[in-house]
Formats: sequence, structure tokens, C-alpha cells
Amino acid sequence: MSIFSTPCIVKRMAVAPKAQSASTAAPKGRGRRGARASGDDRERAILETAERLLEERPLSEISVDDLAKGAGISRPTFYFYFPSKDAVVLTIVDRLVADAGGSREEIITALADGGPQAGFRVGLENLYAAFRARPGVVRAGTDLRATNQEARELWAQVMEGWVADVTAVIEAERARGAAPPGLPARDLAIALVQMNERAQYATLLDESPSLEADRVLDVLIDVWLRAIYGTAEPKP
Amino acid sequence: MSIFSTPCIVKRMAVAPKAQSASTAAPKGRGRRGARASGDDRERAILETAERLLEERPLSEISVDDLAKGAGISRPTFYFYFPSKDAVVLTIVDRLVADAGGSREEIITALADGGPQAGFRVGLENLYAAFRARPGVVRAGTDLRATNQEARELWAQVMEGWVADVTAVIEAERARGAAPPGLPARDLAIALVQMNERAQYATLLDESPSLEADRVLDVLIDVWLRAIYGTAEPKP
DNA sequence: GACTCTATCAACACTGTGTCGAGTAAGTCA
DNA sequence: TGACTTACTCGACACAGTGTTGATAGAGTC
Repeated sequence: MSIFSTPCIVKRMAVAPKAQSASTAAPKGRGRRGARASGDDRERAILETAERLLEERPLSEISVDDLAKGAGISRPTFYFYFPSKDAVVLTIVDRLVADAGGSREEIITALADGGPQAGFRVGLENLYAAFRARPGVVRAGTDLRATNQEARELWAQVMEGWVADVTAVIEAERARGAAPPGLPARDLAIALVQMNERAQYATLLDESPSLEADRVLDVLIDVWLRAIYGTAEPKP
Repeated sequence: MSIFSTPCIVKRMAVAPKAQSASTAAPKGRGRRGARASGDDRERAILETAERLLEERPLSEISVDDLAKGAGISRPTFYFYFPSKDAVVLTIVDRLVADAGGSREEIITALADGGPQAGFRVGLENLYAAFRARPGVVRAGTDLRATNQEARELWAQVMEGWVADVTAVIEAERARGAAPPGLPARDLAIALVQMNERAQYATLLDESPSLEADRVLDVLIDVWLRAIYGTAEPKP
């Protein structure tokens, strides 16, 4: 388990198009493929429309009809591909989260080479970069948690993954004597990961108050290092 | 400006019943009062119904009809008292936030007597206690920010108030030599206040991951003290 | 040429919001 | 006392959005 790895996103039933569900699951390699070509296009068109619209306005102002129109189909046809608007957003968020979890070798290298400061910075930078590119999607995912149990579960799973990674790093640093004992490692990890979530979200959406985009990582890392090592300049 | 004071909540137009708006604003002391008695009852009944239902289920599962029925009136009559469901929730959240901001003498006393640890603890305890009593209202207020600009502004104002207070305390502690220099005080305050918001919300709603209710304050205060003073046991 | 499977949509049923206009009841004033 | 005002109430409507049904068309298969 390495730092900031993505906890292997679930293939959720709710987002699978009805077309694929169970029906003759096994055979037909190409015939199916050919028949599905148009269908795959539509599905992609819906997802692309949603991504585009989400950068223009909030999820609550986007209707199923908007998504259908954007994909060049009627509203009932939309329901052939997705069971609901929420399912579209969950699919998109799933992918974003998967993207954000990538590139861990880079982090491991940074941890080994540059010590904890560099390691944490690279980890947080990667995460932040992935989300910063699509603030609309981040916002939609967050908004969705207000009404959608599945969205809450997905995000809880992501958070648990990060917390587990950070807990492991804190324990390792304490074991090798680099960090002093203190709060239970998991408690500290939870508080720090939650701080990051909230602070980065606020910055991403330019809330008030929020940290400036070009300073947010410096501030967060400073708090992390002080909370974990007792100083902002721990030795490698 | 003292720590954790409530930044004087605005009287928002949107929540004022139509009945009061402008129309013959000045005269008639008692006649008006008598005539309004029943109306005040209704208004209170709506607010009480909303508070009750919000502890039972989320805002998205409560309709205007539910509120009207609960208050013993028809749906159109509801609109005589409030312009929308959101306005009801904003009124309730307003009051909760005002409650949470009270009792500052206690905090000032604690800051003076017990030093920063006690001061911060009393401040955070008061806040947390006010919110913990009505998690449904907290959740509704939070959920509302997804769709309602006014809810976002109200919360932004509350956060700004806390950040301003914490910034002032950090600067004071640095000025008297109790805290070392470091990050810009406001940046640090933003990060810490955001951490608290997120962590306390998660604990309140028993999210996963979240800190245990009986440990959340200990954990947060430890991080605060380390981030501000460089140690979890600053001298008074 | 019947059969199947994917894909499509008009029309419908339903839920929830917010408005309109017609009331009633109680108080005010000429 | 009786016309007038004000607070309050709600049936009926218009509208927006969701999700379903059932009929149908085309492409591929046997």
C-alpha cells in the first residue's frame, strides 16, 4: 500500500448501461462490437456533454434533457444508456478519481530521494493537479453527496484509501525515529486528509475564505510537517 | 473582535414573510400585534416542523407540502409565510449559527486564565456543542450550499468571522513571543478553520472515515497547537 | 423470410414547485 | 351600521423535471 494510491474503484451496477446488463454476457466477440458501435458513441457523447456542461454550470442546473440534447438523442433514449443523471456524474467522478490516483512511482521516488517534504509535496501536487483541471466535476461530485448515497460511499472509500496511506507513512516515520510519538497515527491522518480535502476544494472553487491557488500546497504541507514531525524542516 | 464571535447575522429579505414587507410599516402597535398573533403561530409551527423533520431525514426528502402539513396549513398558505423551502432552512441555520457564536466571555476568560490550550479548547467545545445538538440542521445547511447562493454566502460570512478571530489570536501570540513566526497568520488560520469544519462535520454525521466524537477535539487542538506554537504543550 | 437484438422516441404518469384569484373573518373608521 | 381594509387561507392551475411504456425501425443471424 503506497501513499496516495487509488483504492481500486468499484465497477458499480448503477452506472452500467442496461444494454450490457447480463443479457448474453459471454459469446459474440465482433458481432456485438459492431452492433454496439453506435451505442458506444452515444454513451461517450453523453459523458462528454456532461463534462462540458459541468464546467459551465452546477449539476442542479443541468437536466437529463440537456444531456440527451447534447448527445443528439431524445430523453427516453438517454435512459437506455444510463439509469439517471447521477449515474453519469458518478461515472465521470470515478474516472477522475482513478486519474488522480495514478503516478505513484513518482511519489515513491520522491519520498526516497527527497525525504518526507518532497514526498508529501509530490503526492499532494499530483492530486491537486488532477482535480484542478476539472473543477466542475469536483463540484458536481461534492454536490451529489447531498442527495446520493452512492456518491457518499464512493467518496468515503477514496478518503479511507488516503487515510490508510497517510497512517502507514506516519507509523513508518515514527518507527524509524524520524517523527516523534503523539496522537494515534490514524487520528492524525484523518484530520490532515480532511483538512486537505476542504482546503483544496475551497481553493479550487475560489470560495471565501480560501487559500490562494499558488500557496495552498505550501500552507498545507507546512501544517502536515509540523503536525507529524513537530517542525516544518524535518531531516530526511 | 474576539475569538469565535459570530459575525452578526444579516436579516435577509428572502426569509421575511410577505405580510410584513413594507406595507404600512410604521403605525398601529397593538392592532397589528393582535392581527398577527395567528400568523406568528403559523410561522413558528413551520420552523418547528422543519427542525423536527430535518432530524429525521435529509432536506432533499422534505417537501414544501410536508412542512405545510406539519404546520397544519395548505401548501399555498406556506408561501404566505416563506418564499421557499430554502428560506425556512436559512432562517433555522441563521439561528443556529447565532447560538453557536454566543458565550464569548467564557472563551476570553479561558484564554486569559488557562492560556492558549484552554482558550482554544473552550472555543472549539462551545462551537461543537451547539452544532452537535442539531446534526440535521447542520447537514441541511451544508447540503443547501450545493444549490443555494444565499446559503453559500451565509456560510462564507461565518467562516470569514472565525478566520479573522483566529488570525488575530495567532498574530497576538506571535507578538508576545509565545508563538514563533511562520506562515502568514491568515493562511494558517484558514487551513485550521477549514480542517475543523470538515472534521467536525464528518464526526457529527458519523461519516467514514471520521474521528470519534469523544476524541475529535483532542486531535484538532493538538494539530492547532503544533501548527501555531510548534509544540503541543505551549507555555501560558 | 422469420427471428432476434439493439436502439429509438412519442406519449404518458407522476412528483414537486410556485402562482393566481377568489374567497373569509376580524378589525377600522365614517 | 355598513363600507372598507388587512391578514390570512386555499382550490385550481401552469410548469418543469423525472422515469416508464409500448410501439417501431433497422441491422445481423440462421
